[in-house]
Amino acid sequence: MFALVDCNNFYVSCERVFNPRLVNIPVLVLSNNDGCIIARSNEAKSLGFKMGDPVFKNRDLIRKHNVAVLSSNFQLYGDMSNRVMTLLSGFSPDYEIYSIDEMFLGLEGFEKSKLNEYAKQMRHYILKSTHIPVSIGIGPTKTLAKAANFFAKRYPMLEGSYILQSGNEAMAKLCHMPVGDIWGVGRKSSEKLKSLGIHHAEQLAKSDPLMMRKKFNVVLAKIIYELRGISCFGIEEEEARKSILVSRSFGQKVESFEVLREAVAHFAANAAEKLRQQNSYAGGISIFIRTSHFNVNDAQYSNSIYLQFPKETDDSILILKTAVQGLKAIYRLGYKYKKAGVMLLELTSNQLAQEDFFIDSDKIDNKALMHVIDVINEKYGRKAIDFAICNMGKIWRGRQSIKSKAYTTNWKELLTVYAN
DNA sequence: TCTGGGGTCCTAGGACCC
DNA sequence: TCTGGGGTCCTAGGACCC
Repeated sequence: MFALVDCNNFYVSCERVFNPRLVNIPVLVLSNNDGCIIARSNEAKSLGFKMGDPVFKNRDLIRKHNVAVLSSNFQLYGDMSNRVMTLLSGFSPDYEIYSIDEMFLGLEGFEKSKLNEYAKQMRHYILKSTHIPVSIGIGPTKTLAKAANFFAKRYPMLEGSYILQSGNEAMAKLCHMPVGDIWGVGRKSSEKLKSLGIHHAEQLAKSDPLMMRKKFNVVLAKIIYELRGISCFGIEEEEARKSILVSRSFGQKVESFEVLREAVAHFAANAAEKLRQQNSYAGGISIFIRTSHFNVNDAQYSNSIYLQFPKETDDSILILKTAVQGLKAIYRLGYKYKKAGVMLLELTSNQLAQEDFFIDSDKIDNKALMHVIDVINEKYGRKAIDFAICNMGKIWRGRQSIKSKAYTTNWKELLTVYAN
């Protein structure tokens, strides 16, 4: 059996922990540039706010219902996520952090008759320890655990947890689940499935996996088996990322090369930092820039370039220089750029790096320097020391007009409580 | 005026090998 | 008129996840 533990409206719940005024009222959390809605409280959901919808299209609705609106605060969410995950990992040796707000637990060896009680205890414990409410779905496969979670979230009478056994009992429930809500069935497949007369999960579970594999792909065939209670996806070990992307939309349109260079250098430096954190080297880097495709009246331009490093590296200086070199190659004067990004690719473990016979790697890498930079930033806070080229004003930065504090990760921003 | 960011996996098709 | 058989690797693009 598997359990899927999922934090309810996670970003909103994090904000509520430190600001009780947000409880019981509609709350929205916005994307990076205060651009889109990326989290909604239940109250906001029932008012009709849609995930991913631009804020400016919802201004009237926000004003009308006096909705609380917040910029995203990923420092806070990341730290709260760590707390929840640490506690959850104490429940089973077999666990997988699936996303910032979800964890799969392997329940082998747990007494089946007590799973329900067990789920209730887990919910209570997480709520008490972190003030984050979670929902728990349990099933014989990951897909069924996800489906059980779908029901646990939707029906208040289930009190936040639900177990989906396989066989007839599960089938009876799955006919209430739209095919598009199944884990792994997205918009495209669900449209295609509907055109074939398959509208809910039970119908998909009863369809022929071999035929569906031909019509769609292996993944959908596996999903069918999983819905039938035959496990195809196991608990996965945490592995190093295979690529690292840092990208942002700008707060305003950028035309000058120098400003763009600063942004790209900044992204490259962040990516390099992440790279060293996971003990990897990168073989190459891709840089991209683009104008806003929403502004149909502006001239459109989008381009990217991939550059290989002379050898696998985790050196910020080399990575930064290469990023700027790439930018030079794709930059065109006369466009209003809205977004840029840097992607590190062909990542390998720094323990298994392949040296180049013809290159003296010490002349390329600044290992000692990188180490010192990382240590200083660890000790005195992120960006305590940084590259000059990344800090020339940062006018490309996006808006974060209504951001809560870093309550849990910055001594200067601890929660203040006033007593009457 | 204003439209997120960060990932993984699969497939088809092309290029290439003998 | 007729034009082999069997394979690998790489890439771009699509679909999906949160």
